[in-house]
Amino acid sequence: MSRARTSRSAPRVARPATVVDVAREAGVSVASVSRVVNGHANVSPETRARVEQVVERLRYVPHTAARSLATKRSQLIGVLLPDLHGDFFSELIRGIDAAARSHQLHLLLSSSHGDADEMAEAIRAMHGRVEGMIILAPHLEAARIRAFHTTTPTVFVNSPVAPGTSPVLAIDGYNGARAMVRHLAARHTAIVHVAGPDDNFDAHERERGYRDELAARVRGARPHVVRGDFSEAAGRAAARTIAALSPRPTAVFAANDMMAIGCLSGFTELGLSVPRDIAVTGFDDIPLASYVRPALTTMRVEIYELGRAAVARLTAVLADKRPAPITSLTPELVVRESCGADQPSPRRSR
Amino acid sequence: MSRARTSRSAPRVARPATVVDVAREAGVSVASVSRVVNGHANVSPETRARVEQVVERLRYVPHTAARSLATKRSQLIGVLLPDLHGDFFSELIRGIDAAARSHQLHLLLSSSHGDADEMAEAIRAMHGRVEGMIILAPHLEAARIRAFHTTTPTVFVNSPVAPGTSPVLAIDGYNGARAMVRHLAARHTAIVHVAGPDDNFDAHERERGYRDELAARVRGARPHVVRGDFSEAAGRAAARTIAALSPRPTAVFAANDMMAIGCLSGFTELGLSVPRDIAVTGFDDIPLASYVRPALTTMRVEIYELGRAAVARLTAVLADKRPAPITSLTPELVVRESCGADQPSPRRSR
DNA sequence: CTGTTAGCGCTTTCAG
DNA sequence: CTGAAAGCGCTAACAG
Repeated sequence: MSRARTSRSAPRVARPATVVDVAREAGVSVASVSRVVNGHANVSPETRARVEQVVERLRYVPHTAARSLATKRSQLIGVLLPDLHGDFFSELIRGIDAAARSHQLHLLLSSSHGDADEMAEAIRAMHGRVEGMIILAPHLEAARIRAFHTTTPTVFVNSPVAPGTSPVLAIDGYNGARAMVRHLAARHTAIVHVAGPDDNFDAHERERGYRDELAARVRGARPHVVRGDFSEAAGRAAARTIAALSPRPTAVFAANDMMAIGCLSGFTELGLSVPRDIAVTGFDDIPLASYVRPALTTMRVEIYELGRAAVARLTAVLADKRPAPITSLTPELVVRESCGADQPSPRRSR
Repeated sequence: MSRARTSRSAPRVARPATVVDVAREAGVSVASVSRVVNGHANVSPETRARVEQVVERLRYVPHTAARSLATKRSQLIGVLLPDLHGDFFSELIRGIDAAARSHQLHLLLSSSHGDADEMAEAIRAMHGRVEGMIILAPHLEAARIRAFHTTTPTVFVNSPVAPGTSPVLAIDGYNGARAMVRHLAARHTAIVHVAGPDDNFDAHERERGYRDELAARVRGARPHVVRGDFSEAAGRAAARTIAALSPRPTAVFAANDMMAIGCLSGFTELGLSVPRDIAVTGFDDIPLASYVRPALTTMRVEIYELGRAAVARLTAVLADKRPAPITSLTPELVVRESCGADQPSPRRSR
């Protein structure tokens, strides 16, 4: 700060070296430099050595943007998420990152807090910069988005996109929910569902599964749905609502783990014991699910795998091997303590 | 799929429209198109309208890579992390994303599993594509990395970089650890430290704080350090080691929350009660810390804020307002149940 | 207000 | 094996 600059006049902010600089210094053409840098075979050992040495000395690093302009390949994929909060998204990103890395791809990450305009903005920002995109747009209105991804290959994850339009990868929330209700129905008849936001794709699927299975399993059962927003606070609020019901239901199936966890604390605060007084189950199997007490019974979604699969699909699309347009991952029931079943599984191993 | 193509011969795989296409269709020059697209003032209403219409019709989206090549601005910042696993990193990314968004910047995310070569690779991949970088390189060997970031402005977060070299932002692990030891020393004299990996910057700082404060507080105290790797499993292992000690220590200060949580389960499995038999504390205050039972006493690091601050620094650097080269964020003691202190704070609110 | 043109840095035919 | 030159798509002087 107070120390005077040591140098004279030479621009210290050394402009990064370019192919031209290297070519000049090495006394060769830019073509040769390019060949060396990209490891092409047709270069004489001497030329190669000379260039490599200059590259080293000038600390030359290829300018990625220029390269991708010339080659039309950027080694970049765009990832567009509605949110970055919580275990679900970090696991997803982890899976995507792992798969991308193994394909030599880098990630352009963007979150648009559920806002369609921000999404459009992000998609524009990605155009001409990424080779393909992975989009998670669970908002039902997201179909509008189609207008933008005209040219960039895209795979949608858990998004309400018309099948056939783009490849879609989804968690089978419908059948997952049915499986959970089936499990609960073995001991309960009064099962209430804490649903996710009304405009959310996953929320819809899970609620639909709940309703259908309940109708199929419990004769004369009347579905009861408390609306939430996937947050812990919503779960706690739902717990209060449910506890006040009479007759009080004996089981709660929340549309995601965070709400289930909210229910857990809500009921506990109200003096109810889970699972003795009331059973609680969730959906997703986020890491936290096995840490809370009682440990949460839930539907396990292999989120990390979902991320990997998304990248796999995208690379398939990019390679023009048109993959099956739609695929579902089936979640798996994980029985822990919160549902009062006999066979609690061990703490989740990883 | 089975439906025949409607069009004749025109290539349906519509090559994305370019400025040239738009200019031709609108009967104007590319310059005008550029002006309209970038919202410059000096364009006649008619021209503007005509161009906008064609843009719409051709679904023209500017090619970002080309633009950034021409303007030397990419609206992109690179984020290089050692890992993507766990609450710490997702919170950090969230903070970075939020701040970046407010500066109209997008994120190029890369993780290199602590491997210096992967890091170098990632940095190369970012060159010429990002305007600046945020690097988290807690590995002590990471100093080597300096060789690469010559030209791209960078801010380091919690990294062992020689001060003065680049802006560095850090959590004050040293004083945080001292504060924690001070807290424990009020009731304990036999305090053991479960340290992080030997080659890790944060691990070093925290251990150093532990040693210094212990020496200062507890006369004749002998520091006892069990080495871990920041994972839950390491914490559990440490618990076994510690439980076998005689005399058994009465307090454990783990270098991060995950290890502390591992200790919790470890001690519990061994039939020890926390905090009655032994106190356990952590560091970071990850979201999970308030969910485990007993809730974890820890040093709160505002991770999200750390992310925001990193971006703020970077933008300052980019704007050439050279910011103070080094800054620390001081963590704050959060007393919960696991240390057996009198005043448990309420569950963390967010 | 509008068009022409010269690059940005790199890759890639195409000749030699 | 090597070099010259033509772009990739866009922006930004610089004339009109």
